[in-house]
Amino acid sequence: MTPEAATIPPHFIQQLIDSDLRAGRLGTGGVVTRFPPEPNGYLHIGHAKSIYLNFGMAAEFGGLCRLRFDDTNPLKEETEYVASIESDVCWMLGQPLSEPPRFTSSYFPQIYDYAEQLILNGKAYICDLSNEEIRATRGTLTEPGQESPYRNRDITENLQLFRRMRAGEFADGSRVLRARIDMAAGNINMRDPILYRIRRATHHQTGDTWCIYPTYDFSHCLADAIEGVSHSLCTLEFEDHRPLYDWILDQLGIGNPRPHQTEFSRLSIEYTVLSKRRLNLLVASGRVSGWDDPRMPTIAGLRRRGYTPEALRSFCRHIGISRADNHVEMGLLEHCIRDDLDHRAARVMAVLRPLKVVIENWPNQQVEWLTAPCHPQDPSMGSRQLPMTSEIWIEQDDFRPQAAKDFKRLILGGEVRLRNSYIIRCQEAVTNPVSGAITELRCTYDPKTLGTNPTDRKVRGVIHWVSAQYGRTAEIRLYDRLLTTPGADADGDDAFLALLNPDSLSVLSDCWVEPSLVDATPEQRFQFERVGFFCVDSRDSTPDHLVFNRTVALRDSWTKKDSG
RNA sequence: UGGGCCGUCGCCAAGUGGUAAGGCACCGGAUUUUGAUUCCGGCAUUCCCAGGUUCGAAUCCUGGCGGCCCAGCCA
Repeated sequence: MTPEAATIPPHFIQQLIDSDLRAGRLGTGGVVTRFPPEPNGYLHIGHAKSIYLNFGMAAEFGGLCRLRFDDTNPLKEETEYVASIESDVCWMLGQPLSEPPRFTSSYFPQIYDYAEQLILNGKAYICDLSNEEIRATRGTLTEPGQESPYRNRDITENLQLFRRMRAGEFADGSRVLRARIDMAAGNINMRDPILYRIRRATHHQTGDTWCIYPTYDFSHCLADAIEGVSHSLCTLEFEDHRPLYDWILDQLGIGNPRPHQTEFSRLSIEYTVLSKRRLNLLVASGRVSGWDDPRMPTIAGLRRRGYTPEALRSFCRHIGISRADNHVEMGLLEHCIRDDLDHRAARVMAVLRPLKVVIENWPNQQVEWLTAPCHPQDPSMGSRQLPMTSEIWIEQDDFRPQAAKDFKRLILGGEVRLRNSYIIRCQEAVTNPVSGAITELRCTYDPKTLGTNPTDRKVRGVIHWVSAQYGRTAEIRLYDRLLTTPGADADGDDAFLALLNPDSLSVLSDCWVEPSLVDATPEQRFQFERVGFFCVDSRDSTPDHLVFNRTVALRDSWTKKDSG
């Protein structure tokens, strides 16, 4: 954990682990946690919360946390996802895994043996009901279910049938192994839940070794037990599964110390969606360019957007761990990345929407190389050279023909400071005679104002600029929220897709950046002064065609004032 | 009128019977060649509501109200 963690009061899980440790309830293995994703999609920031918690608890209490792929459903899983998950976990943690990842599938032999043991104990039976029949006899939220006619098969028959299931003698879906618990239980998970199903699918890890696969409920608690997990941390929707988790371990005689499940609330963030199924829909429908589209709340997307692992960890620290709804505003995530990047991003200048400025009293063709610091508060970051020339680009928004309330940028007849350069005065605005649009500004500069302010007058504004002769063109991509509504509540896929913000991406292809940026490398992050934090796109940027992604805009107290 | 969980500032979140931490957001004001950063200051007489217990309650009890999860051979 970071030093500042000490200043944050411990959350309920830290308190729990601490008391388990003090009471000597953990056995020789100490604190063991696991992060157990299913490799059926990319990790998102909700997973980041879980990664930070699980690995964080192990680190804080001198224990161990493993990455374990919960790969019990070969129909939905792919090796592409196991690769992306491992890479995202390491990136976010900022270090390699302490040991290779594990797979629930590697425990299939033991899990199978446990199933036979359950059958032998009379606690599980083979049910021949169809999928539909099982659903129909499960009961409803308010009515109990009905017992399966196969519930009282004798142990020998159950064992034989189960072995034949494994041997591939029965068709997919024709039989299942069910726990024998209580069809009248208020908790539907306890109404003879399915433990094993027949599924002839090639598994990404075990190939065609198995044609029966254990369900989540049966395998998760056993994998935890096999690995010596002490604290099985998961989100609140699994709370109803805890009685089953404990029941299975009880029936199999797995005594203390043994794993205990503890739930915390899952993360949700306004104006985005944190459901693997829906993120998958966005990718599959082509609404985004991929799992790592910078608009995606995936770890890969945030990374490509320019987020740092440190910012993600800081965010996880800030949102806390509790059992109440963890519905967080975007503003907190943005705060975390600004806070981190402010310290480490080199400052440069870039003009997103250019307006030509001709400095009439600047010696034509002459260039003056000015020195500018890379970070105003951190001299150790060094400096770079800026070419000042007779023609420069400034931001369209930084000029208005007439003075307006509180507007402290350039106006006709007024003066403004060019960042890291001289003060200029606007003499004339050239307009297109047909459209009336301003096409160019004619200005003069004051040669006595480099590095010092005039004493006879006050110039309030400072604007950024790029030399027209030496600047480089660039494509800059601006991102906005993915959804138009704070929540992603929608009944069907179409309703959900209708919530998408049509302006979540805007591409500016006519931008100018200062020449020092030619050497920028993929993922390198900068602050474009007065604009925001940007990074070099890792996929599309080339030395001949620079592409920058806006990670986050700078805080802006002007736009609000101006429009309000 | 099935089971489980949760309700403390706009958002997150401490608090575990002794008189409401902190972060984000927001609002001032100072510094500033980024309308950024930084810095100072403000921001819950009140803890979903109503009763009760107590010298004392966000914390205990009772009863309401509101929200979330569960009827995949998904995880």
